[in-house]
Amino acid sequence: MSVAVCAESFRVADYDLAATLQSGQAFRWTPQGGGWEGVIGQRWVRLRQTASDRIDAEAAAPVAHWNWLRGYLRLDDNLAAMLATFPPDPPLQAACTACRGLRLLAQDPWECLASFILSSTKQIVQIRQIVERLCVRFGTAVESPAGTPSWRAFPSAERLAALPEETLRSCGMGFRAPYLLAAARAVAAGQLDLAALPHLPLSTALARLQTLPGVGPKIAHCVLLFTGAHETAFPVDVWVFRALRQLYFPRRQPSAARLRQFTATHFGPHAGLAQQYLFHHVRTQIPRS
DNA sequence: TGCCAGGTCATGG
DNA sequence: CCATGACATGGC
Repeated sequence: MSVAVCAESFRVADYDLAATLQSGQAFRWTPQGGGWEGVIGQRWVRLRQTASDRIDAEAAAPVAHWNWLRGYLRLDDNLAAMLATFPPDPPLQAACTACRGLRLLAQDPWECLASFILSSTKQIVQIRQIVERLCVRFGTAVESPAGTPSWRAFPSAERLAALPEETLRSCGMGFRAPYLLAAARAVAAGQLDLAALPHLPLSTALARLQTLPGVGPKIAHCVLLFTGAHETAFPVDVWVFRALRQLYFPRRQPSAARLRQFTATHFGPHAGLAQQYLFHHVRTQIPRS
């Protein structure tokens, strides 16, 4: 499917596109000719940071407006103002300095939920592989310009809900197959309203997500943070846990409860962004992985 | 070859 | 509450 392209250029400040797209919050962006290709919703997109203050975008025509991209990339966030709310502690400030321009995205809730259900005890490379297989096999084709690989949308909840568990399992997701299927069915049936999550209190939104099998606190926080639903969502995975322990509790291991209380209070109104800086910092500083 | 991966769940102190 | 093991699969 070949189609004409519409282009636009956005002025940005403090935006590191590469770091943002590779920071483990989204799993489909692919480096391509000095830029990044991917799909947002039902649309093929190519992004390229051409200067520290500029991001160029191309998308399959027609493009009536670019609000969907502004929204996804959160281009209207005032990063400096958000960083200014952070506590002035040395570890966090070091992470902010090292990862200048790292941003949060506002992704589609279903794709984000499904992807993070697949993420448990998987390396990011493998999560990407499973997601890719799902898209190739069950996603609808999206139009892209000649010369680009064929791209597909992330499969809808309805589509996945109709599949047998074994078919999902054959994408290499192992024991996560029944979890993904249950989530797809809950969303497709309207039993879980993802669109409502931003309007609920954080604790309620977390509880809703955690009614799904295979969705615990970590994945629930990820979904609420990476869809732009809750700024104080604070996923604690193995990396963030190690970072928090080393940086803030060097003496003695904090209890789970103590740690939860700390992450819920110490980092302020943009705690989730702080989490992303800590995560990306430890993952890029420390050799390998 | 074996260890381990952006976890969660069930079980037993 | 806290600790432990199982759960599939594959990169390194």
